[in-house]
Amino acid sequence: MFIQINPDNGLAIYDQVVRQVKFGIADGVLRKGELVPSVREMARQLAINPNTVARAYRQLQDEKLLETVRGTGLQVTETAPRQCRRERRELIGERLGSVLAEAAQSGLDPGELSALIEREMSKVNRRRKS
Amino acid sequence: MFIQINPDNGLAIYDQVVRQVKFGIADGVLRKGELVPSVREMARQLAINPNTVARAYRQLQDEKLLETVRGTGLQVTETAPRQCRRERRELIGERLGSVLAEAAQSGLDPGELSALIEREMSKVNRRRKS
Amino acid sequence: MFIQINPDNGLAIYDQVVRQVKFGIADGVLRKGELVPSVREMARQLAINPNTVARAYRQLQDEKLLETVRGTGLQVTETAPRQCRRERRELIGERLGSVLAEAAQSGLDPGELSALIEREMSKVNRRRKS
Amino acid sequence: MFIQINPDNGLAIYDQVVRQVKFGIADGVLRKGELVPSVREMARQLAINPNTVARAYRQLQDEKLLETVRGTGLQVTETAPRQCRRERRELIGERLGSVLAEAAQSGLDPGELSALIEREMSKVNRRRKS
DNA sequence: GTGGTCTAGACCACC
DNA sequence: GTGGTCTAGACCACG
Repeated sequence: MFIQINPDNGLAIYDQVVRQVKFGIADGVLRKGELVPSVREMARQLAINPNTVARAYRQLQDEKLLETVRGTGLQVTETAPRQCRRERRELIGERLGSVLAEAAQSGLDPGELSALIEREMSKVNRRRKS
Repeated sequence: MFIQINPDNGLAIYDQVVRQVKFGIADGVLRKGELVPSVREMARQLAINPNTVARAYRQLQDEKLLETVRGTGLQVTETAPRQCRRERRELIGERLGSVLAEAAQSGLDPGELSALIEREMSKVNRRRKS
Repeated sequence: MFIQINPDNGLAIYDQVVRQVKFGIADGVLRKGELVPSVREMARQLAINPNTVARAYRQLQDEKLLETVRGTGLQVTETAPRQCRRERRELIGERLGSVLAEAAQSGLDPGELSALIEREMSKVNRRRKS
Repeated sequence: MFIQINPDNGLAIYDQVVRQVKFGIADGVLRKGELVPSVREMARQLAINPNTVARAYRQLQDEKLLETVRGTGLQVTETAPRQCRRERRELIGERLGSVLAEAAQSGLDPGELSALIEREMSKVNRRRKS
């Protein structure tokens, strides 16, 4: 499964699902025309409530990134990949900007901030390899 | 006023106040023994409800960063500055780590991520100078 | 309901709720993993405002005695019972010490004090049986 | 000075002053016709605000335990000693009852409660001798 | 004036 | 249904 839920990162669970489905599409893990996992299957795998998954899927439909295939499931739309690649930068850029703004406003000096960024980057990379 | 509330950054308002008071102490804007702005004054300046400020201040008291001076106000404790400087790195590091983890997990390639960081940093710096 | 609010005993209502939930856990009325009554239910039964209950529960969470189960309620943590049994003695010992100190300082003679203790003990026991 | 303020015993400061003046009268430290310390003097000695002392004295006047002597100060009334001896038992009895009720309600077993009482009594006595 | 507490009632996210 | 947050407005104790 390409999605990981982190209950402590401040984002609502349904929003994490939305974002990560978008990321999956942007990344090519989910291709246009492909079916996303069913609400029940996704809920089971993430150990969250099916309603929460349903809500995320509903929002993705509203944004024309998923569409129903009668009696079969939800598939990635034709136009989704391009849109998701564009959105990925925006979504991450926004969060990044918000955090960096807080860091700057906190009086943390730029050198210390750079050190922090590097440290957290290497943490992430280490986790990634394993 | 050294505090700015941003209703859209996902953090609860009371939590933003908590964090920014900590940052103010870490940064030396608030020195030990100094009184923080009164609940009512802070609420007026931030245009939020006094109860929300009171809640933030209560939490800061629970963490022994503020203490009441009866009938006078709340003052920064003796030990607060050291603790706040330590915490500042942790608080920002956590949020940073969470965002970078999402970025990595999204499949965004490292070069593009670096570009994003630089872009957002320069945005923040521009805002800072003005 | 295992909780009784007494508006005239000098303790804030939220604090009475905190203490009595701790006592309930110490006493085994609330076991680890069990859900405490919902905020609204508790408020209804004690005829107090839900916010007051919420505040008490929040404090119990801060002390790691309760933890949220999303969308379900608050449950007693694994470690709560041991901690609550320890705290029970402390909480009562403190109040007892404070009253006895006042009694001693008042010049009441020890014999009269003993008589008072016995009288109040028997009052309590009588109330208890009924 | 026969009065000691304890900011942490849950009672308001003015109430502690009221109670302890009553205890002083009950105990004979203050005799009928004698002048109590002036508001300013008392405030200085207890390191509290004169308004707080004034408030306590006002309440004692309302209860006919103190009366003004024009241009001189406040003196203990004729009837105060008898009344204060009676009240002393009530005031202490009430607090004692409230604590014991809480102890009983907490599920603490009677043996453990007795042990606690004894421990706190001996603490008080030790402090008293020194 | 200060903080502390409580009530009433609202909206949100999640199950 | 659940808890979490926020607003509005009140009263009290204290300086």
